[in-house]
Amino acid sequence: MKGKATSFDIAHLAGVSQSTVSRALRNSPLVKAETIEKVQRIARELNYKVDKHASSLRSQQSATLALLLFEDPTTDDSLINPFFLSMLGSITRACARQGFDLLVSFQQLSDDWHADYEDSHKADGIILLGYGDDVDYQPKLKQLDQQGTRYVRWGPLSEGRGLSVGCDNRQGGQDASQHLIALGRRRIAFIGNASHHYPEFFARYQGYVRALLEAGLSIEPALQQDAITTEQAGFDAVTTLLDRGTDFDAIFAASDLIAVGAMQALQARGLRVPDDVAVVGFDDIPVARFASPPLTTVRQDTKRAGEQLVESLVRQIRGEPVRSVTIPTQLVPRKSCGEA
Amino acid sequence: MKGKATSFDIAHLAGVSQSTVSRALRNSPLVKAETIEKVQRIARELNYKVDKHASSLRSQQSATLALLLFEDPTTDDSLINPFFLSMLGSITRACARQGFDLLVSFQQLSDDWHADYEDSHKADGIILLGYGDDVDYQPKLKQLDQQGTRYVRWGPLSEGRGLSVGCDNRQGGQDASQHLIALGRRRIAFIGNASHHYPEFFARYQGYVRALLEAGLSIEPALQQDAITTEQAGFDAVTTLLDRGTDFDAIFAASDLIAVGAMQALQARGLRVPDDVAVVGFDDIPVARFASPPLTTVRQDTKRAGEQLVESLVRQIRGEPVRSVTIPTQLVPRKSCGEA
DNA sequence: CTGAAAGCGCTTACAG
DNA sequence: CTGAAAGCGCTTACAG
Repeated sequence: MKGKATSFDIAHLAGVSQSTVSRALRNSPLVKAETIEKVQRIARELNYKVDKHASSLRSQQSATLALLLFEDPTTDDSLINPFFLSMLGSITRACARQGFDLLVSFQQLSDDWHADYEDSHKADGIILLGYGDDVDYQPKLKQLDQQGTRYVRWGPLSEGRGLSVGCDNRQGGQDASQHLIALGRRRIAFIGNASHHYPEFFARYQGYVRALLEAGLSIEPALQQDAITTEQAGFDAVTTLLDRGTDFDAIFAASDLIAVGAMQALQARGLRVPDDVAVVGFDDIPVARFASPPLTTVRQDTKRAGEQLVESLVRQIRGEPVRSVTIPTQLVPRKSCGEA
Repeated sequence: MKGKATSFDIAHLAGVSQSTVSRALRNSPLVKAETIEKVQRIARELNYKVDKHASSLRSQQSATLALLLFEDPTTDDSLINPFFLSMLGSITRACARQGFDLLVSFQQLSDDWHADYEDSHKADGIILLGYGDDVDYQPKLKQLDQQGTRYVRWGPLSEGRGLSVGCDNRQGGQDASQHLIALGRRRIAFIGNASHHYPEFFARYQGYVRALLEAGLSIEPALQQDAITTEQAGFDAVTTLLDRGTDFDAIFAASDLIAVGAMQALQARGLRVPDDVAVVGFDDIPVARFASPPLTTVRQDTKRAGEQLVESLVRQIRGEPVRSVTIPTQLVPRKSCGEA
């Protein structure tokens, strides 16, 4: 047998038609059980695999999802938020389980990624995962909607924009802040962008605001300092706060990366965590547990999130009813707030 | 126009044949410049994209690479060594630059991944990236070789086994150990598996041995403690060493994950890093810089490595001459050894 | 339960 | 420089 075997080769060997081979390989109930068995045995012997392109071309579906990861600004060529990376594992596994392949691509938010994958039939649908200015993001989503592209996005609900899967950021932010308050902290800084440009961070900030107000504390603008989600930004933000002479006894960082950078900045200035300043992060990335001190944080369940993203997209592709989903978060107390 | 536009639609609008459209879209020198221009303009207007499956089926190449990531034993469903993840970024970018799509899949080393992607024409070649027992790995590689599958593997040269790209682990291990010796450390523990089951770790160990012997130090078996590449394994290994009463003033950990876990274990026992025990890791994963104290380590250039993996595989696919590549490492001194 | 036939949307010899 | 035609390897009505 030269070259790869085809369904015709199997048909010949099995003494049936190629149509029957095609049906048998997909366990069609139309085919007699013993025919299925014979065909599949021969296929196995020939190490035959259905040609992906031929079957996709004919059936007009590729059994492939595309994952678009983007991050703007990208601090470094290869630095991707570990939070997204940890979702990647869960997404690939969920895809495999559903019988889909996964195409992965990293992009700048600023790139022209909004077409291509579905138009060229490379993928049946797109998973969008990333961090960047929502004001730049929305027009791209709008274009996807207009094109009728099937996609699901990690992030908060966004009115009039397709399907999303996201965490309850507001509740998570409130839990984190209440935790600090319960431990007796009163001057709690929020490190992270708090505007509609970064809706997830903004929701966490809103949770923070709500917790403080409920505890009878006032909201001081001086205690909020912008930072994108990198260690460097966290380091810089805390340094700025300290240079400015702002007084605080706790930090709620909008992400673990920020928190890790923040702890570094505190320790570089000789401040002790948690004795002088307690720190809470958000995400529970793998580093959090091994930071020094181990970081109290708000866990986003990446396993469940990845599975949900894939499931929502696949259901959408199949034409089944779908709706956006919000996943609860969970506070994980560690030593950075003083727990044992 | 209902449904997606095809090359026939463009042909009709441009007043040329479909063959000419196909050529024009790929900038064939056979086609008159103005025809190319007209065809491409119309294609753009229609938001036309070449159907990936049709073109792949006809041309018998998919312009897609498959990345197989595996890790055994997998400690956690979603925990993947950040070192591999950071290569992922570089690999996707290199693929895009070369005009290839990238299919990503996570597998257990124990899974049956050794076929499928190329057989079903999903990918033109495979990039293998992972960590696991080499004794389990080799038979799979052998099978790939026998099938004539085009692949490239991250790791050391392996006689009679296809193409590889890897770091100079022995030299890296030697550099790390010499660094500790130069700082006056004399009782240096090696944490990591040091057998042919884990050739990369073993090469690092050999570098360690060489450095010690060159410095006139003896190799004490009690100073070597097995660990796979997880924080937990590093933590456990150091705990074992301490429980056993082994005396040491430095640790060379076979990976950063091990090193981070090791530092945790030391600090949990009240030992100071670097005062009591200096620590060097391997990889320079993002965490290393933000560990406490920041971790001295041997950097593997993941950007270059990813690019090289893609380039080697693409050249192999194109039938160009290729050979395995070894990339140099670089010592990155940080505070875990006492540097400023 | 099975087969003959059409056709998915391209690329690429072949002919001019 | 361009066109008519074949064919990549499947899936799926259609007919029996």
